[in-house]
Amino acid sequence: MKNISPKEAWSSKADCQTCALRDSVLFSGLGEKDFECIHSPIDIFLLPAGALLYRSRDEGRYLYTIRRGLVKLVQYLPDGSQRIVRLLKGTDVAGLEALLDQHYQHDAVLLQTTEVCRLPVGIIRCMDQENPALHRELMSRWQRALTEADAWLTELSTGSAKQRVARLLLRLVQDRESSQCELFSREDMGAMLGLTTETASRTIADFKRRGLLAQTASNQYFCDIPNLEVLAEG
Amino acid sequence: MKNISPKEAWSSKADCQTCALRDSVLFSGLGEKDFECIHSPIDIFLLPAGALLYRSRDEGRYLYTIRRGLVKLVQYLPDGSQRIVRLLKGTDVAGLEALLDQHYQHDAVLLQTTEVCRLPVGIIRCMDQENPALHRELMSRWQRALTEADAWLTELSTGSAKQRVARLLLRLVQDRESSQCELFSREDMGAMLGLTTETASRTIADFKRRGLLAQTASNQYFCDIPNLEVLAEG
DNA sequence: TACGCCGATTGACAATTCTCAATGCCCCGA
DNA sequence: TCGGGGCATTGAGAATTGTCAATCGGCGTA
Repeated sequence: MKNISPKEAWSSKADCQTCALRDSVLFSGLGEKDFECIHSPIDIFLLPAGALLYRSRDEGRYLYTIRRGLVKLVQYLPDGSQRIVRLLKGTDVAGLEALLDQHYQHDAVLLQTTEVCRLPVGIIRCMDQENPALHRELMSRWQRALTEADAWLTELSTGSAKQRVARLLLRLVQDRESSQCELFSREDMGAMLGLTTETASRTIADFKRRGLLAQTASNQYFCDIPNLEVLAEG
Repeated sequence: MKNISPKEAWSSKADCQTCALRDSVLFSGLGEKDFECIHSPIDIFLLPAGALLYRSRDEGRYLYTIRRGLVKLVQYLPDGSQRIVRLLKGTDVAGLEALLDQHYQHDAVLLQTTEVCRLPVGIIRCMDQENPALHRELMSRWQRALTEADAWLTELSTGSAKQRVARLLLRLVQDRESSQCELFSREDMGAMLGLTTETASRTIADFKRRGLLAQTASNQYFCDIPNLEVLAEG
């Protein structure tokens, strides 16, 4: 937890057994005795947008369960340019590589106010030794990350700028009740799509003019899904 | 195993306990009693370049250990264009998603003559229940695939065509004794780098003219690593 | 309220990449 | 030896995207 002054971050202790999210997160399949691995309380942090959850190459001591909010995983090229390789949202897990005694492979930066549980790797390893459900859950998390990475390669890194932006927008509104979504900064969009900030901006501005995107509130946009789909595939 | 006529493919039965590769593959940490999960012999296949190991959306019944050779994992976009998202080589594992009862997520196509062990998921699940070393090995495999996918996003899908091709070449010669490597078809290179076949061809031809690549034998090329590195980062 | 900062947008032009087409090259079978 | 067939290469022009710079607009602070 870096660059966060005490008055910006807020933390408390979690009781995993009574957690409201327990059924949708890592500990969903655990029984009472599995919780014996938890010798000290687990910290919950509430962090503001812009905060850094962990930094690339840092020693991986914790996994993080995202309770709510949005996190970007960023990698850098030698020339300093950055690429966002994945987004994590509520119920996702960040820092799985820590389980393998590895250093973190990305910068994990919050895009929104985000609440996380910080899980020491020792606890997860302890539980993992005894509990098949956790094994399965972990494998499932890894596979989910991999599926996501592959989708970014095929959908978000292939085709014209218009296609990529359209596919990104469609991803943002899918599995969501309405056709509303919140947009990222143009710089982040560029880093997700392998485009420059200017191209991302021009494309979004063009979509707005064509009515494919309509602003409904501060940074809230309505997406014309059918026409975006035509663009995405064309 | 599809599209392979008997006279092209060759198969035999494996004895995993005496396998020459055992220390570098999935079963490295297993003891004698773990092999009790193997009720019937495991098939080894020798398959020619172009063969299809499995197809996207097929039910995932097997994992494959690549003993030697090279496999591409391909995904398709609605418009029919293809993207290669990963390469697997000796000691890598293909089809991990089968462990989670999922369908395969890619076409797995052989780029070279390839020898594989075909492991029924039931066997792996059986062993996984009892053996912590296999758990760890599986997690490690997933993490390796994820690291690879992220690297493709950051290194091979970002920057100019010259940079991407240079980075691909550097990947091909790294962790290899000499600076020699075998090139892919221009179409495959394009599908790995998010470029058209023509752009891949032009870039490779340009590298040859500039002496960054020198043909030493049929499809064997010598890479001028230092200058490629300059190009890759520039 | 005025100022300054930061991000979004836009313009103009250069550079890159795509598209479509033609040509060259190599290997294999008739 | 002579034709294909498949892949690599090359050309020419269009389209897209990057680059560099200026402008705009909102928002918080002095």
